Amino acid sequence: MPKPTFFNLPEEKRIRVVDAAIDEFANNSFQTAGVNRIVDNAGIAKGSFYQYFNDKEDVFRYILEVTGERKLKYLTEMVANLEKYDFFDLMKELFAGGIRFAMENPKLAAIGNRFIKETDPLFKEKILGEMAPKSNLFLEQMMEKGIAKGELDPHLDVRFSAYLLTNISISISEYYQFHVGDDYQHFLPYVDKALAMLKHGMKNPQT
Amino acid sequence: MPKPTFFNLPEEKRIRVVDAAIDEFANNSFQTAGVNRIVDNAGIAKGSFYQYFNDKEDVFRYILEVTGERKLKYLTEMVANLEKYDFFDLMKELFAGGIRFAMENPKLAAIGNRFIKETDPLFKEKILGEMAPKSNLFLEQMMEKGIAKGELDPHLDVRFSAYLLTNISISISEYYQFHVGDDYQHFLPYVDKALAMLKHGMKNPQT
Amino acid sequence: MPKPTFFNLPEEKRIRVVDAAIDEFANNSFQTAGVNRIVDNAGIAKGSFYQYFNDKEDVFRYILEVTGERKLKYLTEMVANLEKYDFFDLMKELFAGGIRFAMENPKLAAIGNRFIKETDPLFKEKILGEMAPKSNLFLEQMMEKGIAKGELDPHLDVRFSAYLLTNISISISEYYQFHVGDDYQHFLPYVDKALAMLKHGMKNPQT
Amino acid sequence: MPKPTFFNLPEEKRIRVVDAAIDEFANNSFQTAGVNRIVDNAGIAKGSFYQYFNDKEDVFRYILEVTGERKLKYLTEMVANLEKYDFFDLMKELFAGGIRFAMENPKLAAIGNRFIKETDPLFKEKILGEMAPKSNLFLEQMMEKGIAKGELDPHLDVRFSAYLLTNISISISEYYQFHVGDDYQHFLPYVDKALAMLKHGMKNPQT
DNA sequence: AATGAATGAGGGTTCATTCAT
DNA sequence: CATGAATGAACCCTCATTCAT
Repeated sequence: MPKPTFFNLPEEKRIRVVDAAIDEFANNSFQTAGVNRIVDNAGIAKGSFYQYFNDKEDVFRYILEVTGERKLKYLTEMVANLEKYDFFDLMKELFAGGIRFAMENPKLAAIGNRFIKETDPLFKEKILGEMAPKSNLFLEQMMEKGIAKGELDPHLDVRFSAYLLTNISISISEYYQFHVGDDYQHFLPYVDKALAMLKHGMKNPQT
Repeated sequence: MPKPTFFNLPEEKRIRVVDAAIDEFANNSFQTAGVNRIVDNAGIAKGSFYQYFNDKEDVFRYILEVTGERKLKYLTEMVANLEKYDFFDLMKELFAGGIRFAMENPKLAAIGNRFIKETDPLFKEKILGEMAPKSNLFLEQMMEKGIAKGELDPHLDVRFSAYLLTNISISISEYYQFHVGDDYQHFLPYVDKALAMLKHGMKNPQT
Repeated sequence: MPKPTFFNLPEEKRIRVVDAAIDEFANNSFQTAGVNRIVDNAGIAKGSFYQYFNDKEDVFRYILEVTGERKLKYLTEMVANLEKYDFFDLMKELFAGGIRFAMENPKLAAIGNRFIKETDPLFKEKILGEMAPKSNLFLEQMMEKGIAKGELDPHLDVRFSAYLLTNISISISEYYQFHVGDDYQHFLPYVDKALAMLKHGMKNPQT
Repeated sequence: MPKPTFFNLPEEKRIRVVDAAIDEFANNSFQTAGVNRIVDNAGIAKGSFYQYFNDKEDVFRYILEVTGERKLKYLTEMVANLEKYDFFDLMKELFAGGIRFAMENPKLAAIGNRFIKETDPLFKEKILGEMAPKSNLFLEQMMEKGIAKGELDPHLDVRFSAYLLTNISISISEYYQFHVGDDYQHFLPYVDKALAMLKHGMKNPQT
């Protein structure tokens, strides 16, 4: 947790620091990210950095938290009244929302996705600490509901499927980022395609 | 490309070097991998390393190549006569093969998967250089055939779907690695689940 | 010398500061002691510290002074009417008193002993400044009296012997601290042993 | 333990490094000693230092070892045939030898004495590791022999007395260093005084 | 008088790469 | 072709002190 000093900072400066950190972690893994670059870009003294944070891990965790909060806020505002949706519509909203979020916040998306894909489980656990990995839980609940409502195949393995959907969502969002570019409208069909595939399968319906 | 010196090495030594490098890149990202550990584990002198390779990038690229070749060989031997399979059976073989490969070659799998998930496109491009990303091409061809044979929905976006399938395959293989453990037999049902989902969709077939 | 500000402080706060400083210098050498820890434990602001003291040296000198005063007061109260004692009884009182003081004031004793053992003469001189090294003077006077009264060997080198006795006293007190533990009664025999050795020599009296 | 690299160094350079380290640790405690100053004075690159030693602790331990060995060699050569001496003559040789060693190797003596006086028992233990604290053991054995031969008072507490003698020896050697200066001849009487005190006691023999 | 953020030199350590032998 | 010592920039982090409020 950042030190109180950090939260007492004038907003303008605090934002400068946060932005510099986001920039750094968007372009680098935790290991290769550099405190030096952060302080240079934030325009603060090296010592000041350590008045705000305990260490590199501290900023990283904080930025990750900010990332998670912003994305969660973004998505929850989007799917305000969950009840209206059936599972696939919800999925579509979430996938599309994930992409739109990545489009509007490419750096945050990069940070989040990079961390989700992190392979070292010890590092992951150390960073996450108490931060709950909420996203999958939410998805699992949605799937349970979907099954209960008869929308989803009751034979689905919920845990496994939720895991897979999360990864698919990220894959889609990165496909967009690297292959399609900035045009969001142009990309929506891809979401539809992916969902159609997930919904109806890839099997030719004629047969 | 490794220097000629490397390929002139007595086989025993060359293998020692390759193994040490594989070990290192299996446990570390390119950035955090250390030349020191490689030379120590290979039992060669630091200077020798630079007689064989131009720099760290050079070994990494080479190891990546080796990884790709071995996996490709593994898979192609497995699905010797492609013609017999319909697309979903082929998919199943490939998914299961990917997992079995990861089980039998966990280090190579770790290296490959880590690199596929690499987010920095500049780094990726720099490393790949001329190395073609063959795997997706192969999948795309399979899908084209599947469509031609009427097995697959002709509305599928081939490029996009191939990309997605690759990612899904990796995700499954990693789910196996971290959640299920060493028992391959125990894991096959997950492959079936994933494929059923892709084949028939998640939609409840009753409705 | 602490600034006037320090002495104008409400007693409760001044004591908090002094205690925190004593704590820090009891557990650390001057060099490794940290102003941060002092202000934290005292519950004052970093800036306040520099309103009270010129620098780290300043607190240290002050704490050393306090230490000396308290020990001197302790010992002088103990040996209230010096005249009654012969030199060796006095010595015994002083040695035992030194140990009891160390037992009752382990932190102060640690600070004092550490400084006495300080090897850098420039540092020692810089710190001591005008503070006279009173303790040795007192001992020297006692020895002069002892010689005059015929209790001590007139061939003793007073300055040198006083120096040695001081060091021996500290050594004993530290032997107690690390080897014997908290039981003061249990330790008194060691004082007797040391004094017997100093009084009668180590030579076998039989010969 | 220094790395092999260090011992493979050309002698001239190795000595430069050792000398620079000795200089640094003679003038500073372990904590305040600086790797920077060592490498500057040795005229080597910062990185080279870490080719020779694992860390600061490593050099320190090594220098301490060198110190101990040299002093031991010095003393054992001096008291070649122990058997001839009675305990007090031996003591005299050892005290005088300690002083002469300190005179001829003031830096090594400073390092050794500083470490013996070190108060933090955890640090002491960490540094010493397997290095046995031989000196006291040797003294204790000498005292046992002295008692057996009837030279020493059989009531002496051997462990305690050995500890005390070691400290007294150091105290004397430091008294010499700071109060008497470089003239060894001029100082020998002090050794006699101290020993006479220890041998016959401080009590006036007339009474 | 009290505060606490700002500072920057310095701390120990790592590392890919070079180069003389 | 093998070797392993040499290098120095960069790494993360600490600290006594200053200064504006």
